[in-house]
Amino acid sequence: MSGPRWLEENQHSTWVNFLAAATILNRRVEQQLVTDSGLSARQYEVLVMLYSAPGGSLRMTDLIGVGRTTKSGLTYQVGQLEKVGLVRREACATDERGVVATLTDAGWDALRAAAPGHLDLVRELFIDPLTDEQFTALGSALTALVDRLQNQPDGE
Amino acid sequence: MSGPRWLEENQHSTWVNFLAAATILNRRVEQQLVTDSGLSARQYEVLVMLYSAPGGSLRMTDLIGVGRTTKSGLTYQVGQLEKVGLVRREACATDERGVVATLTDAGWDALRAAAPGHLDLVRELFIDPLTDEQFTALGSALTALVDRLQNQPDGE
DNA sequence: CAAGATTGATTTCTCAATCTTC
DNA sequence: GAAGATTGAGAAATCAATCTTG
Repeated sequence: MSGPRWLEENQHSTWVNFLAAATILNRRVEQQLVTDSGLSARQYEVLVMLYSAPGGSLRMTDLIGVGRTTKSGLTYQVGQLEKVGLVRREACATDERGVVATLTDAGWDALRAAAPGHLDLVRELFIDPLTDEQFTALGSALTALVDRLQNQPDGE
Repeated sequence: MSGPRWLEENQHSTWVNFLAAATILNRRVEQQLVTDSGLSARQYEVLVMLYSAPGGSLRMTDLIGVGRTTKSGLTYQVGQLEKVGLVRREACATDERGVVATLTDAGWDALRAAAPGHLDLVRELFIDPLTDEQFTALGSALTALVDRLQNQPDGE
């Protein structure tokens, strides 16, 4: 009569809370960005990555980053950004196969305009609710998780 | 010359890691479920909620739960589950407006078949990579976040 | 009129397939 | 043949609008 080996109660609630927190935070952040600056969260993330890169330029492959998006997802989003003039796409000089995305002046302006409201919300919903100890511990746990997820992409 | 007030370095990396961990975990879990049992993650969650409810039944409103899905998203997913016979929808006895979803025998079987592989993956990717201390701390941080997100749905 | 639930239009994500260059 | 990037088909999420009953 013993079905599957379910999770222990605290394991289950932690997992459920993780999924819930991630979903709700993603939704709230998305809403705020779209409403206040017309950018989606993914687009904002692309702009930030370009802003942080030397020369405001990055290969598509490098823009994929930490797993927030896939190759085709990125192609789509950069396409959207290019359509509204926030990003420029050019062939890569050293590798004819590659494409380099570059932040335009308008993209720079859009990022600068969007950042304050976005960062306020992140502080309000993600940073301020936690004590310093909680935040630090969360950081360490997330580092361990991301390491695991990146280094053993598949089963074992 | 001072642009927006950016996050501190550790705040930024924690936020980015949170988004990355959530996205990757969601994707990996989704893939495993779809491949091995033909269920999406959202569908699996619905089945678990029904399984945990007395009589295997829940009002649509109650099935929404902790913010993982919205009203119309749920309608869609329960529709899919009903189409393949894992869930049954009936009018609510006490409130003619309401709809009650019930786990069918086939739904029960599908959940029992899908659970072991799913739970193994959750253990592998979310529980085992963390020390007990990390996991406990993560749980406490997530509880604080979810409380915040649920109790102050909007600005203030 | 408010609450419960569904529908429709639009947007975005995912996956497999493709094309080009290394 | 493998890597970099795009495309197209299909699934699924969002929001506003609608319909029905309390």
